[in-house]
Amino acid sequence: MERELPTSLLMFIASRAAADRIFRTLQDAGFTDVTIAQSRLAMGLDPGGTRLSVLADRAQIAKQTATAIVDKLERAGYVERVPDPTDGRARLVRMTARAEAIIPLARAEEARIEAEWEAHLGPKRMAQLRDALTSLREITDPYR
Amino acid sequence: MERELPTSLLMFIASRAAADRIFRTLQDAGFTDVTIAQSRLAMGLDPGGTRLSVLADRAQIAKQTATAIVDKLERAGYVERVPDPTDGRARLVRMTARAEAIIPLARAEEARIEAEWEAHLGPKRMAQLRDALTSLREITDPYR
DNA sequence: TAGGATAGTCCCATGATCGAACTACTATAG
DNA sequence: CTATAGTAGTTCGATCATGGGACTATCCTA
Repeated sequence: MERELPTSLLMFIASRAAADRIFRTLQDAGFTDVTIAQSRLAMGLDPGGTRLSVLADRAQIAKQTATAIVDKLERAGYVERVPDPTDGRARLVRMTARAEAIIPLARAEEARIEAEWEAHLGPKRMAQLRDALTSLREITDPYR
Repeated sequence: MERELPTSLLMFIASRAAADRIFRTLQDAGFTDVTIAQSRLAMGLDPGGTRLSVLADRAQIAKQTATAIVDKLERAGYVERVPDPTDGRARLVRMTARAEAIIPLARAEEARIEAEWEAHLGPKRMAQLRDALTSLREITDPYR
């Protein structure tokens, strides 16, 4: 018999499985130079570009770490840094075309995963799951 | 307005919040030398001791990584390596008393988190959440 | 306009991660 | 009962991730 696992660990197992699948999808599509931490930071990018400190906040990492990751993404041609016209100290991190080519791939795999989960749980339990998780976000998400 | 986040990301947010809290609890209790990766591996320990390769499988990391983490845990006095009587090649990684002192702390914080989540969601939605997550594990957990 | 706050970077130390190659031991085919 | 194939764990070496501390340039506010 299996012991009862904490709810948070159950979430970790599932979310990790999803992240791994998306990661492997990108690898298989030839984007072999992106890492999970890099994708995680890139997920925080807004269409018009985002400040590094905002990216760091969203990914919950230190500014120095964000700098290092953006460096690598920039060297690999996925993002570029442009001056922020509204603040001379700041720069905006923006996706390049190369990065934008990845988005649909990741979204498609994400959609496949959601579909598989819904097929496994049934539409009702899937809706309950999303509802509970969305509500939990109010007390667990440090950023909104 | 907030865009719809993928289910797996919602799980990531919540599970990360929980992991961070448990981690901080241990830090505050004076166990400042344990890292999250180390705790994650240690969570795979069985009472009687566990082989390194099993720990690696459970934490989903490579054997070499597990070796490195066990090295650090051993140096810090949290685990010890003893020969496996049933197989001359293998060794069992076992918790020391020092590590066992941590367990109740972590479990208590985990229980507090679960209680807060249940208070926020209500008992019914919490049960539905656990039910869905447990079921999902069947298709997302590579180890059972 | 001076002083404090903020954005980003650099240096540096440590941890995490894994491919490849290795040693010691086990298990199995003949 | 040996040869040999497989397994458990380790070591080496490289790269990424991470954050503390300190720094520069710029902004904001009293």
